[in-house]
Amino acid sequence: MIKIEDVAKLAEVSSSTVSRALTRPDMVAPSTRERVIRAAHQLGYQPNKLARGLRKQQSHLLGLMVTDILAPFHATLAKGVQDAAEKHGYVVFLFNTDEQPEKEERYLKELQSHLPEGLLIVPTSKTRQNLGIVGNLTVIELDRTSGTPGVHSVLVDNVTGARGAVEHLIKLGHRRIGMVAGPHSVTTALERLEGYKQALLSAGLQVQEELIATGDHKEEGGYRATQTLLSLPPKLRPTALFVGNSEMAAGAVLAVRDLHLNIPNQLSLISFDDTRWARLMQPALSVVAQPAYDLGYIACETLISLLKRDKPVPTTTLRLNTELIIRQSTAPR
Amino acid sequence: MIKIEDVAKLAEVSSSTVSRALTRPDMVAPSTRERVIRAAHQLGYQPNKLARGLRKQQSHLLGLMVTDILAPFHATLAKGVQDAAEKHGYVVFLFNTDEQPEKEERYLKELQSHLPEGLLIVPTSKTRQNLGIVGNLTVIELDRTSGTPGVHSVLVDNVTGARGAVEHLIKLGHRRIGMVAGPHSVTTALERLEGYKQALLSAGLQVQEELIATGDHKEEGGYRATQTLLSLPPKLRPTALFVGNSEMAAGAVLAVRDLHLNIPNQLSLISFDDTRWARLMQPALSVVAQPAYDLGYIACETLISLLKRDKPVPTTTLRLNTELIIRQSTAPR
DNA sequence: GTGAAAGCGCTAACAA
DNA sequence: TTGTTAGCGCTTTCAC
Repeated sequence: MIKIEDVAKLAEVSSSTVSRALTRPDMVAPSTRERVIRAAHQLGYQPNKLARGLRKQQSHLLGLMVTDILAPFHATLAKGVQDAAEKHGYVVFLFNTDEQPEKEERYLKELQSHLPEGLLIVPTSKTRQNLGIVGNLTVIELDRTSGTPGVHSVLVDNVTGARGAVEHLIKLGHRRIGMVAGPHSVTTALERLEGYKQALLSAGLQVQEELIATGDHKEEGGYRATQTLLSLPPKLRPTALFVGNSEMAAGAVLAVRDLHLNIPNQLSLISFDDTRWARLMQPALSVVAQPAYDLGYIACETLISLLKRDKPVPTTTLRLNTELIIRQSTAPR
Repeated sequence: MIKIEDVAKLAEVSSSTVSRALTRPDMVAPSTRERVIRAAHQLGYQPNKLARGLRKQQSHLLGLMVTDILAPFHATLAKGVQDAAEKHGYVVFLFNTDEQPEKEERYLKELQSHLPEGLLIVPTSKTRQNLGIVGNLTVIELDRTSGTPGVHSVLVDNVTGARGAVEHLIKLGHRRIGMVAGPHSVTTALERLEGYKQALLSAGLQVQEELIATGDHKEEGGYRATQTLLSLPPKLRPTALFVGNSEMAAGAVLAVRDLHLNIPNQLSLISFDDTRWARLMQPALSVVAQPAYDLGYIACETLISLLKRDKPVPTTTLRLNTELIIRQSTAPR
């Protein structure tokens, strides 16, 4: 690897001049500057970021932890983060916690040892404890919150989104509306449940606990929860289902199929989170779409702007709006 | 951040002893070792990887470049890479080239400046040139090849996989079998096309150029290519379609729908690369499934084992087998 | 078995 | 405007 001294020799200046010419061009005479730049280019010089980071005590590195990189929502979000980071010359370390606090802990330690300047994280159930590892690093939570004080967050307006979905069902004439909810440990699941309840109550409908089944945000859990709800006696069985996320929606679709119910004639189905298959399946699934890319992009921009301030900024929470996309899986009662 | 000297003070030894105790335990007396370890633990010491990397001239860092992190195939592959890397104490920088050689170039420079020990890359069209940037870094190409000499690769047996898919169609009685092929610039596309041709020829069928349409490996391209093939006069129109990847398959499904053709009665459809929606759509799509996770995992293991040798190893190419999954989108003619 | 000292490549005082 | 020097935190000779 070619280093600053090699450039210095070729340009016939000292290494500090090279450093200056390359990083603070206005501190060096135009003629020398050009000579240095030419030399650097000629040698294909790439600054050693390890050395630079060690010296400046900053790495231009951001950490990103998601809970499931295989889910399109997270993959898209990660892309948003990376695009924003790149725009500002940051590089991002991507980790996949798989919802496992132990992995999160391990990865936070790993990340910490690379002197990151900031962290974007989709919290797990133990994030609040784990964040101790990274000291007073600037942290932004994405999608969900861990309740850690002093941590900024960029979220989706889950309550309003869920509420919109359920109001849509109510408008179609449905009265027994079931919900396949996510785990109580996840704030998004709670908020979506809250939106569901709000919609019912403000339409003068009762919240019936037997119409709410809890899954694990995975396909399998969605399948089981849906089966539970749909095996209620015909009179009590929901005529419409609101599913808390897309993974569970996949399970729900399979469960409905196994029960030989027709969507949307015998059952209306709507889910939180859009995916390609929701659009491709027949009938195409109505959904509450989340701005996944924007979420990542904006969160990253926010983080970087936070890093540029010298004073600590009061904790902020940003909520992005969802979009109700009505396709063919929801129909009048 | 707590450093080695702090630990040294607490353990009442020199910083070199701490370093040794932590990284080469057998070089210090058991009693001191324990004292040091206890002190390190007590202070929550995390080694500074920048300093370590600078000193040892190695970073325990691997680069991974994929062309589309949003595609499930790439996301899964990335997960395989990360899992394998983690097992060996490596950390991976993930970049998304979006098939753009300029991004690839930029990211390679960025990566290079962090002193990576190895690179896993899904090549773009200019990878052969771009690899110059990383000098004699150990490189493994994934999924496709760039033809760069001295570069190892872990690939999928595309020819056999494609051949199996088309033979399946032939066995069902199809004679006019179309192919929606990928761009000629991508080796996987070429190989799948080759498999298609082999299957036809060895069944005594002719390869008809008008039954081959080329897309861009994206949904839109798949849609158009499919439309082209299906708008042939009825007598010439294919009765079955083999699609080169899952993105284009999504487009194909939409095109078939827009033409109001019934799958599989009027048209059999099979595609390379499995996805969740292929499984969920109705009729479920028959596919050639790729071992994406294993591909990443094995490639990363291979890379790491390569790094452990001191002598250069002759270039290796590994081909993983695909699996033909027959669902409901293919039926007898 | 342990410590002192040098140095990885870079940047930032401080001098000139 | 430019060069000299010190030092970021770590590992590794080289002594003892």
